[in-house]
Amino acid sequence: MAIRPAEQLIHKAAWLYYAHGLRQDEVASQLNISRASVAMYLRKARETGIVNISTSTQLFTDDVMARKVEDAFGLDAVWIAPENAYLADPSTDIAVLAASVFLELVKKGDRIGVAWGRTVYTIADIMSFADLQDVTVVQLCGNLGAPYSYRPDQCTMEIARRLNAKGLNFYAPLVLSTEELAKSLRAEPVIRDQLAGIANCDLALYSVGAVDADSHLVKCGALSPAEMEGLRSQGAAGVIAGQIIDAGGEVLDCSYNRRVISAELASLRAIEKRLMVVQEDTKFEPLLSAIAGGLCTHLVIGAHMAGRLLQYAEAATKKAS
Amino acid sequence: MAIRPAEQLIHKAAWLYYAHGLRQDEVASQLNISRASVAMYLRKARETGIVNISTSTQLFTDDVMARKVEDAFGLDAVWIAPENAYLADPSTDIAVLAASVFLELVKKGDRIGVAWGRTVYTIADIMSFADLQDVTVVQLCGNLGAPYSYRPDQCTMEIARRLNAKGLNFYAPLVLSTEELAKSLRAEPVIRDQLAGIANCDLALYSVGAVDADSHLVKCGALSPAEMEGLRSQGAAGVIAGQIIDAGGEVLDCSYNRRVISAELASLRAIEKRLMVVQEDTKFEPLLSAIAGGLCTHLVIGAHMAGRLLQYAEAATKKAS
DNA sequence: CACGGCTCTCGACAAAAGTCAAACTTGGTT
DNA sequence: AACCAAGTTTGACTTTTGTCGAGAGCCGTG
Repeated sequence: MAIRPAEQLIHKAAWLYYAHGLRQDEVASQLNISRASVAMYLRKARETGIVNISTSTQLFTDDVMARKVEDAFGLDAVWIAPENAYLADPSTDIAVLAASVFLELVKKGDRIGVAWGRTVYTIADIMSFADLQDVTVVQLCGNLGAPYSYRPDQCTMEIARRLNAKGLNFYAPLVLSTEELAKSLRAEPVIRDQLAGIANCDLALYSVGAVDADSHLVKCGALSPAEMEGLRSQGAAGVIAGQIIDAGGEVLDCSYNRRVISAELASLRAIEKRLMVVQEDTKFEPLLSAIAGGLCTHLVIGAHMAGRLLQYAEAATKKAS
Repeated sequence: MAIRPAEQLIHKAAWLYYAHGLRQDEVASQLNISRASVAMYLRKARETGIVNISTSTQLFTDDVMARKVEDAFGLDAVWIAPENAYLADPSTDIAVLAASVFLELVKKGDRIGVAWGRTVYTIADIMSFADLQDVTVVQLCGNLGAPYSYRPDQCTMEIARRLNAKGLNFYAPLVLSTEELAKSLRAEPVIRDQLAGIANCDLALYSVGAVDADSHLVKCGALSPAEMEGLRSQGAAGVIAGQIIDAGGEVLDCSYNRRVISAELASLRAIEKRLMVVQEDTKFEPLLSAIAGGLCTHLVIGAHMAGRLLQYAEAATKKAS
């Protein structure tokens, strides 16, 4: 047979099975191979995104609560994962939902900005494969040598791999020891171009971090617990793409932020669809800050978090009136 | 579209099964129903487009021949169904491919123009269900009381049903007995609006008809075999949305055309993506005319037809040089 | 309130799909 | 040429899924 018999065969088998609706044994006899091979080809077809199986996420936006959150915070779309109604682990449910929503939002030819964190990596990990043409996945912030598998570059590459897209990594550390060095590095053509390209993204995927000792920034050694505490008293409210933001969703004026190589918030806000996913209930204040700062247009959260947001919004309206 | 309790269950089952990857018995115990019910719900979910299973049509555009046809005729994209390599009935293969391509081209919020004919109805009939929001399917030409099931309004409605979209029918006959009456009818607000709306479509789906006694126009009594023959000698080369076109793909100047209520070719050309599907090998000349008239940007054909097109293109280039 | 007609649900069986170790290619290396 | 490693392919077996008729609930009607 020709150059790549495997890929051709996978495609043909998938076509006959999924598009024409033949049974596996019928496909097998058509292609003169055993049914076992057909089964294997079909698995590969699903794994490589030659066939796409997607379920509508309508149910989760049609929710009354989701509508209320949209209205209360002026968001474009909100998806709410019903907590403990379905599965043992609610955070998995949020990630599965987020992955589906993400795939629904991506279009051919898109440029996608991806941040990092446990949430983002979990999403990447459970996301099904797709065969999107001309998609580029860009890393939103510098790297951090984390002892975990959710380093910024890994998040980017894994998502790129799943989408069959091109991954554009950031070859710089997230945080440097002096402001001087950070400034010089940001001026480097390679880095400058990458930073400039972020505003051209069509879609961003990120979560928001909490300002506490459990933060990845602390765990990965970018900040000490004491420093974190200090930033907190200076008004730090959350972490976005490795940067500390205040309660209004603006970059906090501090030495740490000046030493960071990451996407400017203005660039992030220039991205049309900003998909934020929050799994942990403890991230309530960080999420509020991110929303206040206009860093999120599309939101995926759990039912409990949604309840807290609505409660907060109601209280705010009452106070105002 | 209020979600009924049954729909909720279908959605939940589909979500657990397809998104979370649980087995049917696991889903059953989660939802406290029998596995048999789960299986039934899942079938319904597939039938209503709550879950989408689509296979990439890449293979058919990646083909060398498809590329050549694209280049030779200046088309945006060409898909070629390999003939007799796969199944007994090659025309089914073309229709299955066309349906997949069509679903790949449709986007949320699109407005889609649909003509009529056996080809179009076959495509509608085998097309899988989808849950596209805010899609409108508009009928491109007036109606014809055909003794078959592929009347213009049926084609439109069936496709609308499959996509879960709104169907906009044409409440006028395709052809009238006098030019006067056709003119008055075209001026009617209802009709005028519909005709005007055609140019706003994002995607059109049609085939091209042959100018012979087998044509639907003859079979449905719009024209007699003798009239058809007469038109042929006047330069008729094909039929598009009920109108007769000449070899250059322009409307033929004849009484029949002046009595027809259908989309103006200029409106059709204003549609960004014009997907033409041709099953029969005998429609070679009609297809050439349609291409010449710029009525087709995306094309789905069989391998044999592709061969003839290339042969023709080569001959034309040789003659020119 | 009993009766058909209706849809929804379930259990049991049949059909189809998934899996795995072993046999077999294939392409490169000693 | 012989050998090895990586990757396919297969038959036999197990698990999962599809289907169908029976039964259960539900409602409007005579």
